[in-house]
Amino acid sequence: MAARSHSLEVATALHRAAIRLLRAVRVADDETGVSAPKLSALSVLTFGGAMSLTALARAEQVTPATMSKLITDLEAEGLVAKRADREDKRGLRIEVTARGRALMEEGRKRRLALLQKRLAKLSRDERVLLDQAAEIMLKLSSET
Amino acid sequence: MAARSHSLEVATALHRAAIRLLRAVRVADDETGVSAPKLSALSVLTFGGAMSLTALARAEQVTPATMSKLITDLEAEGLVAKRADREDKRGLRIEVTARGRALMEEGRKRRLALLQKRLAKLSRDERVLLDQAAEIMLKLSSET
DNA sequence: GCATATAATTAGTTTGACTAACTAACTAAG
DNA sequence: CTTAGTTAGTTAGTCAAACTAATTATATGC
Repeated sequence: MAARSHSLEVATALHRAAIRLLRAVRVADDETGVSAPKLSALSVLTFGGAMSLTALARAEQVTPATMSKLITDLEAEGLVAKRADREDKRGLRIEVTARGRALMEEGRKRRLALLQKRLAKLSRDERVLLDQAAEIMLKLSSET
Repeated sequence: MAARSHSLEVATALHRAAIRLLRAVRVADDETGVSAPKLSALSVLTFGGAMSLTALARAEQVTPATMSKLITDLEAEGLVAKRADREDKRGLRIEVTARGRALMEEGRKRRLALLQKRLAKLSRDERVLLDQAAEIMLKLSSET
C-alpha cells in the first residue's frame, strides 16, 4: 500500500478514483429510464425539499434555462409538480411527486447495490477507512 | 469521526463524496479550451501509452463511434496522432503528441490545484488516509 | 474461397449544456 | 406613484457528446 502524502499525488489519485468510481456505477442509472441529471435533480428535491427553479439550478450547478427544460420534462413524466409561489408570483415551488420519489429511490438503490456488492468483498478495516475518507472528501468539497 | 462499516452506508457516503468532489473541481476544466472527455482521453493515452481506437473507447466506456469523433477532433487540434497499425491494417495506433501531453498536463494541474489547495490544509495523516482510500476505490471500480 | 467477425468511420438522432432575448413581476428612488 | 432596474422563469437557437445503424476494409476460421 502506498503511503504518499504529498498533496499533488494524493489529489491525482483521489481525482482518478472518484472518476472511476462514478463511471463504474453509471450503468445502473440507465435502468430506471430516467437520465442521471434528472435523477440528480429529483434527489436534491427529495432531500432538500420543495424549492424554486433557480435554487435547484444553483444546487445542480446549471443555468436556470437548463433546469427549466429538465423540470418541464420531469413534469411531463409526472415525477415533479410545479406550484405557484404565493409570496412571489414570478416564482415556482417545485416538488417531487410520490412517483418521482419512488423512482429516484429505486435508481439510488440500484446504483448503490453495485457498489455495495463490491464493498462487501473488502475487509471491515478497509470499509471503515473508506467511510472515513468519504467524510474527509465531503469536507474538502464543501469548502469555499 | 464515524466508524461505520456496513456496506450500504459506506456505499452511500462514498457515492455522495465522489459526486461532490468532482462537482467542486469541474469548474477548472473549461480553462484549457479542451473538453473534459477529450482531456480524459489524452490522459489515458499519456499514462496508458499508444493504443487502438477500440481499446481507448473501452477504457473510456464509450462506443468506438464516439471515440472516433473525439480523436478526429483531437487530431485536428494537433493533440494526438494516428498511425497505421503494422500488424493489422484495419487498426490504428493513437498516440499523444508533445503538445497534447503538455495541454493535458496543464488541464490536469489546474484541476488538481483546486483539490491540492484544500488538501494542503489537512493533516498528513488525513492525506495518507485519502491516498489509501483512493487506491481501494480504484480497485473497487475496476472489478468486473 | 467464402462466410463471418472486427476496426474504424460516417450518418442521423437525442440529450443536456450554453447564451441571448423575452415576459412577468417585484423593488426602490425620485 | 411612476419609472428604472432586478429577478424568475421560459423560449429559441446552437453546440458537444453520447447513442444506434449502416458502410468499408481487412482478418480469420471452416
